[in-house]
Amino acid sequence: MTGTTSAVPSRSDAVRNRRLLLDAAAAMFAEHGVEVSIGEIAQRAGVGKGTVFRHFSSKDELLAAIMLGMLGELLDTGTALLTADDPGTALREFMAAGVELFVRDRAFCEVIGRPSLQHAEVRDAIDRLRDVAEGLTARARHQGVVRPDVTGTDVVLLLAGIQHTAAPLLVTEPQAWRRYLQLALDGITTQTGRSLPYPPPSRLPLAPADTDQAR
Amino acid sequence: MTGTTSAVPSRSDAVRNRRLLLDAAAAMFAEHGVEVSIGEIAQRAGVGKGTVFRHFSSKDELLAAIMLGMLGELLDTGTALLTADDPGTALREFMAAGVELFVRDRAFCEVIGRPSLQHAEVRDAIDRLRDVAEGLTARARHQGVVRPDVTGTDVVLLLAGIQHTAAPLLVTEPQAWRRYLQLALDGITTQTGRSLPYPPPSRLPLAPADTDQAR
DNA sequence: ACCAAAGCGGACCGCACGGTCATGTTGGGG
DNA sequence: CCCCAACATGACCGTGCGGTCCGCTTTGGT
Repeated sequence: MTGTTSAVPSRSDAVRNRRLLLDAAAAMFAEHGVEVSIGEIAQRAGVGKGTVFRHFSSKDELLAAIMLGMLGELLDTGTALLTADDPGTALREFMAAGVELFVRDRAFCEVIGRPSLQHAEVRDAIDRLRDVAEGLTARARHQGVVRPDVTGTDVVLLLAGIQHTAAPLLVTEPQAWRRYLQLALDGITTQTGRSLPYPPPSRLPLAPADTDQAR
Repeated sequence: MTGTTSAVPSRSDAVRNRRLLLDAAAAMFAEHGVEVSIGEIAQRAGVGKGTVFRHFSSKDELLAAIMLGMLGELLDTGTALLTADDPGTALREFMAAGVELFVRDRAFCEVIGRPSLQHAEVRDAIDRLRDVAEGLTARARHQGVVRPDVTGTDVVLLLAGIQHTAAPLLVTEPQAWRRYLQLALDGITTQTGRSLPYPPPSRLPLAPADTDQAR
C-alpha cells in the first residue's frame, strides 16, 4: 500500500541491507529527530555510509520513505475507523493513535510541523489524512457529539498540538499526552452557546515555504 | 528588572553596538529560529563576527539574553493580571499574550520546547512563569470558571501546544491561533461530569536532558 | 567453476558552522 | 592633544555534515 520511493533491489544481500537500513533509520529518527547524521544511521545498521546512498539518493529521500510508512499506517487506522459503530469513540481512537505516533517519533513531529522540508508525496499523504479526519469528524458532528464548526483540518492540527503540549513531560511522564488529548476532546465537544473566534481553516497550505525567505 | 547576562560595557560605541546586536539577534531568532548563524546576525547588525563574541561569550549566551527579555515581559504581564478584576478574563488575556509571544518568535518556541538547550536562568524564569500561571489559574478556579483539576503547569504547557497547533497555518492565516486558544479555553472551562484521564503534572522537569542519550 | 554485474565500504571533497586571535582603530580621561 | 585601554575586525582553525567515488567483494545465472 505504501509505494516505496526507490525501487526495491533484486539481490538478496541488498534487500537485507535495505531492511536493516530502514529499521535503523526509523529507530534513530524516532529517537533523535531529523538531525541524526547519515553516518550514525549507517553505523547502527551495520553498513557503510556509501551503502545508504546506494539505496536512497539523499537523506531527504530516506526520511520521506519512513515518514510515508508511518503516515500510511495512521491512514489505514483512520480508514478502518470510518465504518466503526460509534462515531464519537471512533474519532477519539483516531486522535489517540495519531498523537501516539507523534509522541513516539521525534522526526515525525519535526517533519509534519515544518512543511518546508516536506517531500511532495508526504504532503499528499497528509492531504489524504486530512480527508479521513474530515470524514470521521463529519460523522461525529452528525451524531451531535462534536461542535458544528470543527473541521477535519482542526483535528489533524490538534494532533501535533497535543503532542507538543505534553512534550516537556515526555521523559518523566510518558502518558501525560492522554490528559491533553481529553482536554482537546472536551474542547471540540458540543457546548451550548459557545463559538470559535476565527473561521475554520479551509485546507493545510501546500508548502508555506517555511518562514525563511530566500537568503 | 531583567539582569543582563554579561556586564554592560562602558564605551559609547560598545553600548551602541550591543544594542544593535541584541536587536538584530532578536529579529533573526524570531524569524528563523535558533539555527541562524552568528555570521548572519552580525551582518544584520552591521558589525563583524568577532564583535558578537566580544559581547557574548557564546551563541547560547546571546540566545539566553534575548529569551530572558521576552520571558520577563510575559512575567510582568502575568503579574499585573494577578490583581485584575475578573479572574476568568485575566487568565484568558495571559494565555493570549503567551501564545502571541510563541507565534511571533520561532526561537522562543524551540527553546521552550527543548529544555536540554536551556540556560539555568531561563529555566528559573520559566519556573517563575509557572508560579504566576498557577496564581492566575487558582483565582479562576476559585471563581468557578475553570475545572478543579487544571493547574498552572497545564496552562503553561498549553501555550506552546496552541502555538504548535496553529503553526502550519501561520503564513497563510496569522490569526488562526485565536481559534485554538478558544478551543483550549473551552476545554479547561468548567464542565459537568467530566474528568481528565491523567493526573496533573506536579512540575516541569528541570532538564529532561533531551531525548538524546550520550553518544 | 566461472564471471559479469550488482553491491559494498570508507577515504575523500566541499561546505558551513561556532569560536579564536593578531592586528588595526577609536573613544575619552588626563 | 595625547595616549592607552577598550574595542572592532575578518582571516583563520577545527569539526562535523551530506554526498561522491573507486577499488574490492559478493551474488547468482550459466
